[in-house]
This record gives sequence, C-alpha cells and structure tokens, in this order.
Amino acid sequence: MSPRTEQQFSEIREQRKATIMQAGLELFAQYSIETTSISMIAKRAGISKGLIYNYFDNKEALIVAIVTQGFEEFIRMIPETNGQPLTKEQLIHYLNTTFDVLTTDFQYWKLYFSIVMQPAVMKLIEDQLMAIMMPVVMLMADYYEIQGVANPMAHARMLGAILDGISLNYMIDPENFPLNEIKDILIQKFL
Amino acid sequence: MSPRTEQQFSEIREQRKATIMQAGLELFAQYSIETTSISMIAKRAGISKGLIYNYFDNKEALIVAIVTQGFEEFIRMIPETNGQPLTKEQLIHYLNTTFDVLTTDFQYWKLYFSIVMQPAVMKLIEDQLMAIMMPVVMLMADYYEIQGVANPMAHARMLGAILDGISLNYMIDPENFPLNEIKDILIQKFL
Amino acid sequence: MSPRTEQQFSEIREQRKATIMQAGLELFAQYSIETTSISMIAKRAGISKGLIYNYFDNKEALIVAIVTQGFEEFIRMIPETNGQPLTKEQLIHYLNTTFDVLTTDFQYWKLYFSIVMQPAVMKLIEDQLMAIMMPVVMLMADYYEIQGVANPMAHARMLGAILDGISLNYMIDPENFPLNEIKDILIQKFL
Amino acid sequence: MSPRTEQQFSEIREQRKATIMQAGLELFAQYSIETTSISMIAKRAGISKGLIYNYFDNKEALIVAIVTQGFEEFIRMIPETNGQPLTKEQLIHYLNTTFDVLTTDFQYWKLYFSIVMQPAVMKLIEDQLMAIMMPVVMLMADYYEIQGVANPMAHARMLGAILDGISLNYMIDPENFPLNEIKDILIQKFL
DNA sequence: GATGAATGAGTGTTCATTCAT
DNA sequence: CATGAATGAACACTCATTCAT
Repeated sequence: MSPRTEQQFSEIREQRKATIMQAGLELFAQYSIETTSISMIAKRAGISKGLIYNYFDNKEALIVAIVTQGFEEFIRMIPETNGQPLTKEQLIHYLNTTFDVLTTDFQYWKLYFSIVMQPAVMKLIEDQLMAIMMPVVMLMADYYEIQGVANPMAHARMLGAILDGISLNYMIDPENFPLNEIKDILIQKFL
Repeated sequence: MSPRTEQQFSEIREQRKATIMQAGLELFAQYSIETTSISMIAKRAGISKGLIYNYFDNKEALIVAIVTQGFEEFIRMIPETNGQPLTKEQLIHYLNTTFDVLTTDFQYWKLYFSIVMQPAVMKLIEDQLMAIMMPVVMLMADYYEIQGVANPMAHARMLGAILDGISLNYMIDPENFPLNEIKDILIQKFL
Repeated sequence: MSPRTEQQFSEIREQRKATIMQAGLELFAQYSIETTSISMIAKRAGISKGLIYNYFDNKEALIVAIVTQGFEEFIRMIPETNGQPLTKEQLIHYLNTTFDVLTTDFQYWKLYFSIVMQPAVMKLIEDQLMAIMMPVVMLMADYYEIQGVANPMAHARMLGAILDGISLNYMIDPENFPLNEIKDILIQKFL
Repeated sequence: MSPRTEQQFSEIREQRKATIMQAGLELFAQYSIETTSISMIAKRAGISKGLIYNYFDNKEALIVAIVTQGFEEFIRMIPETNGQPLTKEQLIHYLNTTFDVLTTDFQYWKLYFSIVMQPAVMKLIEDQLMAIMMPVVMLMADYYEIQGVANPMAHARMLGAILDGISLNYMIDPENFPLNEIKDILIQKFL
C-alpha cells in the first residue's frame, strides 16, 4: 500500500480542523469557555482528546482560531469606500446587511456572540477586536462629522454600542424582539 | 462573660455572611468566577475555607446570593409611580441614577455582566432577571405611549437594548468610552 | 468539638511532610526522578495525590526539599577550623567520618546518592551543590598548599572526584567493594 | 530503473538505522532520555515517526542499541596483551586514550552517564556493563600485582573508582574541571 | 461556630505506539 | 518501505467539598 499523498493528508486535516472548531463553537457558546473542557469537545467531535492537540497547540489557540474565523466574516461586511466618507445610503445598506446576517445565520452568530461576550475570551482577543473595530468606528465618526454633529466620535461609539445592544437582545430573545421595527426607528432617529 | 443571646448570634451570622459576599464580589469581579477559588475568598474574608460552607451550601449558592443582592439594589432604583406613567423628568432622573450606579458600583456591575454573559450561570438567575426587567420595560412602553409614538413597545425594548449596549461598552473600556456625552445624546434623541 | 490547636496542626503537618519525603526519597532513588510520578509517591505514602500539593508547591519543590535535607546532614560533617588549614589528622578524621556515615546509614545514602546523581536533579540543585562543595574544596586546596604541592587546586578537585568515585562504586556493589583497604590506600598515597 | 538488489536494501536499512541512532544520541545527550520524544528524533533524522518503529521495537530498544554501540567503541580501546600483564607505558597509553575519548566523544559519554545514573534503565544494560568491566579490572589487578603492591585487587578497583569519579566530575563541569592536570597527578601518584 | 487536613474527580497536556493508506 | 493521523494511558496539578477535631 502506498502512503497517502500530501493532498490527501491536507484534506483530512482541513476536515478534522473544521469538525473540532464546530464542536468547540457549540460547546463554548453553551457552557462558556472555562466550563467547556477539551474532553467535552473531543467527545462531541467524536475523536480522542489527544487528537485536538494535533491540530491546535492548546485550548487558547483553539478559541482564538474559532473567534478569528468569525471576525473574518464580519470584516467582509464592512463597506469599501476608498477613503471617502460613507453616504447615508451606504450606511443604511451596511446596517441592513448586518441585521440580515444576524437573522439568516442566526445559529452561528448566536454561538459566536456568546463566545465573544465572555470576559475570558475578551482578554484573549482584545487586540484583534480593537484592530477590527477601530476602522468601523472611524468610518462612522467620519459619517457623523459630515452630518455636522457636535461630537462625531461620541455618536460613532454610541452607534456601535446600540448595535451591540440590539444584537445582544435579539440573540437572547429572537422570537419577541422586534428587530425590524427597531431598525427603522434607529435609522430614522439616529442617522 | 455571659453567653451571647440568640440575637447576638444572629447578628454575628449576618455580619459574617456579608463579609464573605463582599470578598466574593471583589474577587469574582477581578478574576472571573472560574478562576476565583473558595480558598481565595476565605483568605480575603479572613476565615477558613470550611466556614464558608457553614453559610452557603456551595459555590453556586454564593454566586446566586451575591447577584440577587445586586438585583435588589437595582430594583430600588426603579421610580415609584403608583401606576402613573413616567414624566420625562422622572425618566431622565432614572437614567441618570442608572448611569451613576454604573460608574460608582463599577465592580458589582462588572461581575453582573460577567455572570450574565456566562450561559450556564445565566440559567440560574434567568427567572429573577425576567421578573425584574419586565416592569421596567412596561414603564418605558407607557412613557412612549404618552409621547404618542407609533409603536411604544418597540421603542421601549430599543431603549432597553441601548442601555445594555452602552453598559457593555463601558464595562469593556471604561477609560475611553464617553459615557456622559453619550448619555446626553441619548436623552436628546431618544426621549 | 473544639477545633485542633495550632500545635496539633503543626504536628500533623510535620509528620505528613516527613512521610511524603521518605516515600519520595525511596521512589526517586529506585525509578529516577522522571519516571516516578506524584501518583506513585502518594500511593506509597498512603495518601491522596492532591494532599502532596498541600505540602509542596510542585514536584520540583519536593525534590529540592528531599535533597536539601540530605545536604544539611552532609554539611554537619565538615570539620570546623576557624579559618585554619586542616591538619593531616583532621583530614583523615573527616574522611573516616564520611566513610563511616556511608556504611552505617547505607540505605539512606544509597537512595540519596542515586537521586543526586541524576542529571535532571543536578540542574535543580546545581547552585546549592556548588555552595556546599566550594568550601570543602577550598579546605582541601588549603591543605595541599600547606603540603607544598605544585597545583593545590587540582589536587583538591581530584580528591573530591576520588571520593565521589569511591562512594559511587561502593553504592553499586557494597558486598565486594573493598572500602576499608581503599581508604587506607587513599590516605597513604593522596594525603 | 532496475529493482534494487537485496544487498542494496540491506545497505539502505543499515544507513537509516545509523541515522536514527545518531539523531537519538545527540538528542538524548542534550535533553535527557525522558524529555526527548520519538517525534523529535524523527524530525532530526528527517523521517517520519512511524518509520522508527520499522527499525526499533520501541524507545527502550533504541536506547539499548545506542548504548551498546558505545560499549563496543569502549571495548576497542582496551589494550590487547595476549594474556601478558600491562606495562606501565601501555597503562598510561590506555589512560590517555580513555581521557581523550572523554573529551572528544563528550556527547556520547554524557548520554552514557545519564543512562547509567538512571536506575531503571541501568538494569537493561547491567549484564553488558559487567561483562565489559571485569576484564578491564582484571588487567589492572595484574598490573598492580607485577608492581608488587600488597593488595592488587583493591588497587585495581580503586583505579576504576577514581576513573569513574574523574569522569563524573568532568561531565558535570567540563569547563572548569582540570582534567589534564589531574591525569598527570594520577599517573605520578598511582601508577 | 471554626479549622484546615484530606479527598477524588477533574483539568489541560504529552507522547509512545498503532495502523490505514 | 514510508507516512502522519489517531489513540489512550499517563502526567502534573487544581479545587470544591467533607469531616474529625
């Protein structure tokens, strides 16, 4: 029997890595980072504990990998403006995209949100988070500056906080939280 | 020395209990629930490990006790209106109080968030949380109804979400988050 | 029931500590440092794994404690000279004492030797070992200087090496190794 | 390409085996047996983990193979005398060779010591060791008998012990231990 | 009421070894 | 012959909880 080709090995690795990350995502969201053990993840992924360490250096690296993956999807939604400030239409479009993703990939983002919200995770990804959030906040600050408000930065950070709060409440209670009505109110009163 | 009366014993017990809860609050907020051990709490409270179990059935019961105590302080801030809707002044006063508490009892609210963000623990206090939050939301819905908005419930839930988002952002980054400016914007645009 | 007094606790601790160190000494000597697990020590000491950590911060600390205890006995044998060089009689007396201890506390020193000889242990105690050995080597160097040899330091280090070699061989094969005859040859040829 | 002959296969096997043993020797000496993993050896040898088990039954077998190979080199240094006792010149030459090997094959001898010092592993090679050492001791005993000393066997064993002690001290502290001066003193005083 | 020694199940992690390919 | 994914038993260490005193 000839040994597997490099490509075969690579496919196995990609596959397994994804399985582990998915299992981790679900459990970290359900039980928190600290109360989810590597054993639990291995069991859910249907593999041995030891194998996880074949793919991730340690628990922390697994967490960071999961969260980073989510960040990358998030970044993909940020509008490209070539340094120009956002128009009102563009900002509305961005908000719509964000809210749409929230509802269509609900399960994923719920898991994702409950991981990122955990203080222990925050510490791990603080730097990444800041690096991603700052450009978004700046984009919004530029927008409010054009609008001529007195303190554009405060407006930008408030808009960020509002989006966080809305997402959080929607995640906790998706059945009753009136997401669309609230989006309209937000656009009307705050853009 | 005469033997202590029953009441004296009772006072000593209450005192001890408060000491333990205070020590727990400080450490849980500083280090998170999982990384704070019963030993650490005992040391900070100046007593032995075993004694804590004389006052609380287990670690979980201690956490619930601490959080419940905080809830009671939260409830105390809700304005008494005898069924009357809030005036704008009363609502502004309530928001001011809430924000003040956020900054002065920062430690407690950080703990509160770190607990609420932890799914497994959240379940322990879910019912309590709902029982507290509903009246507040209703109060706000009544306020918006008086203001004559089209969908007062959506406005109320949005205001709740905004407060959550602001609190969360302030907790994460208390140094830079422009809490007071944002409060002013909130009052001006959303009340 | 009243709680144990501080002295009672202290006695329990001393007792347990000694039990653990004795179990560790025997096993480390029989199986080497790396292949002796904390579990094995706990089993031999008749206690739980966890308890060992109530007495020693970690495995390394236990090893260091065991070895340090042996060093202290070793140091007690070094002759007091108040800065004066050793006379031949004193040096012979010191050698006799050393060899006597080797034979009378044979079991202990065998264990002790096989621990100290392990490279992994060496690294842990290198500094201590040097601090103990240097004065002895200096004492011997002074002795050889008085004797008028060309390179007293080399003589001193050689004498140390010879004592090591003799001890080692005696430990390995106590039945056949002619310790007393060799001691006589040593005194005759090297002092 | 024509298929390789059986002899070619055999040569490749020998070559591979040597590569693995060399990698093992270097790593065992540098990091100790326990902290050197099969993975590390495979990486250094430029092959896969699994392949090592094609050549050696297990880690222990690899260690024994390496040590045995070293023994054979050691044996090669023993002077051939056809049953005749050693002359002084021959013995000096033997000592010189031994000391030279100590410095030039430092790595191997460090491994040798780290293994011999480890009681459990020692048992694996005990018999081999004895079989090698006895002839050497006898050769020395014969030498001292010719010299007319009272107890040649004690002299022989002492010389062996001294060589052990010197080697050990040199291994521990190769930078400072005055190997050459000590060799001269040994020859002058003890041969 | 109060102590802290003691337990035991749990944690993250490592690694010799196996085996399908 | 050769690969490296996969296993599982082991490791050092932690900690909530119990209990004799």
